[in-house]
Amino acid sequence: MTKAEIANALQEISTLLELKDENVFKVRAYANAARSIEAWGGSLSDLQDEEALAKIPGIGKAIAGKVKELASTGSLKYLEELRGEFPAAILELFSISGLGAKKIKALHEQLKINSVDELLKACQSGRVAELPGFGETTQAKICASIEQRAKHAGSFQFGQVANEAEDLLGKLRAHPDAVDVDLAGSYRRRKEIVRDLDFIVATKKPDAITKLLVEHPATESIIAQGPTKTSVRLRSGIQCDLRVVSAAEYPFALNYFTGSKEHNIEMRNRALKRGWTLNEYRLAPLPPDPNAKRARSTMKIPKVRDESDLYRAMDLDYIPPELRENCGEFEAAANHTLPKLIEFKDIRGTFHCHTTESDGHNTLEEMVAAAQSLGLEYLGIADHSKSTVQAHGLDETRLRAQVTAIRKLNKKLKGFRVFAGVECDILRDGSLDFPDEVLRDLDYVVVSVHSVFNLSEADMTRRIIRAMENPYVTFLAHPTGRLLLKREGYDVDLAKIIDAAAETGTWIELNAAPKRLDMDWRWWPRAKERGVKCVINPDAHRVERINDLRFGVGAARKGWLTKADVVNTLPLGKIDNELQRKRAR
DNA sequence: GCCGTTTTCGGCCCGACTGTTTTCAGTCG
Repeated sequence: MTKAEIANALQEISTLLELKDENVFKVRAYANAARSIEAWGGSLSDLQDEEALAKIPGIGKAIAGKVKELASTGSLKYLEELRGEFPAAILELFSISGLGAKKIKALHEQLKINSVDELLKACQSGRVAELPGFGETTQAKICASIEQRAKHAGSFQFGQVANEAEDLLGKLRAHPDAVDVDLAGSYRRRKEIVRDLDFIVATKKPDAITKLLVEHPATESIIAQGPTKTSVRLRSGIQCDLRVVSAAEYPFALNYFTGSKEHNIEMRNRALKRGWTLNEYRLAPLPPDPNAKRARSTMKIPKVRDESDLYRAMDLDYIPPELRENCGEFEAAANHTLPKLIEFKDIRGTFHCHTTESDGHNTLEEMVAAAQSLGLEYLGIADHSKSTVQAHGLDETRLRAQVTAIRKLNKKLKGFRVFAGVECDILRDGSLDFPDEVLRDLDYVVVSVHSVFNLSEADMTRRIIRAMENPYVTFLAHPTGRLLLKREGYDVDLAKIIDAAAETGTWIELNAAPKRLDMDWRWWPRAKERGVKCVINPDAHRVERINDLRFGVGAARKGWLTKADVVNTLPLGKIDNELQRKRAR
């Protein structure tokens, strides 16, 4: 049972309780706990430990017991009983926008609808419109929603929407009536998965801005349109929300809609403690409470021109959007110990790229030219090794030929260096695809798992640690093998992998490809604490994808990493030493 | 069900939009 599966189980409890019309705060408590587990950086074994569990915000006695049961036995009696009260397929109705617990309950009880298929049939025969609280419009919307659901999953990798998002952002910024424009929400927080795009615009002419969005060629349909809020569906399938506010409201709206929800709740609490109420428009004095025994003490409300002012008003340093997950940023901001996060311009080179020798689409020379044009000082080539047959992996002879070609190319380059490496397969038992005599002659060695994903967590962890113990292995690539929205990572105990990395002096990769972003940002604070170095690599298989490095930097920032934590921020003159460090131990 | 720098009881973020309603419930973020 993984952390994500435990979070899903808690979310399912919340949903089922909502269907049962349970107390809304109890419903919310389970949903909060689910998000809390998801965002939490500890390991699965900690979830069996009551003391560690109690430290997670939103987990109290009752839920801690259930999490422990899930983590140790893989199932939960309470959840099984809840499931028994409803048909299994009813949960899929929640994925239809416009339907919540109340409406689903009505459909279930009055029309015996238990699945999306049954719902579609009921809509087509007109029975849904006859229910009290429903009507022709609602029925038509449900039909459209079901079609929409079939077309788009509703979740997107950050990199899938980045270009469209930045393009729309540029268009809004260029509008003559737009005073301030930003893209808030999970996109601004650089979450690996985004479900919508939230644009905030300060303007005196809201209608003109709204018009730009609804008439933009990328807009496929309008979901809702009002004087301050408009929602549309873009052609790519992603939902896009626009909020138009005044210049004075802008910093509050930007902060509120950037979230996260958990971060906002803490911000509001901080405001309350100062006798203020915070919403998406302003900071205002709390209205007098007629039941209060004595008058509240109210501090004077400072002027807020931007987000920095807002954080200052709460006695906090400015919190970068990537850290706003309520994972310790408030404590750090209050104590002035927030890290100075890494920036894209800090990256000086990178170490995990492919060429046409294995499964890349560009030659060595083309990849080098692309890296140079990005302003990098060095590029590491790490093509696949022979066991990755499907990727045309290199055997010893071809690898040695590639090394020779790289050495030759280096003689022609000025102020730029190509490092010769390999992405060496970790075989089933943890041995490597090449013997030490071959690895020794390379500038560096990347190891990763590309086969036999179905080992037990203990076996997979042992397998990877054994590979990391090899003195010639420089770093571990994409530690879980996950493909976002497509494939779960294999079972591996990352806490143990991080400890092994610290012990052996092995770096861990932050694979910047938007489908991977692996190791996940939630684990980096732990790695950093143990002194494990991060290396950000695009795993580029064609020249354009070297630029994926920017997604990796976003994830690194989310993981609280600074320039000093990431080895490929070192200039060419210093990176050699770092590459030799483990071999010299 | 969770939580506490006034509280172990009594709160729990709150505003926009829509559709079905004649004043508001449901959904969403």
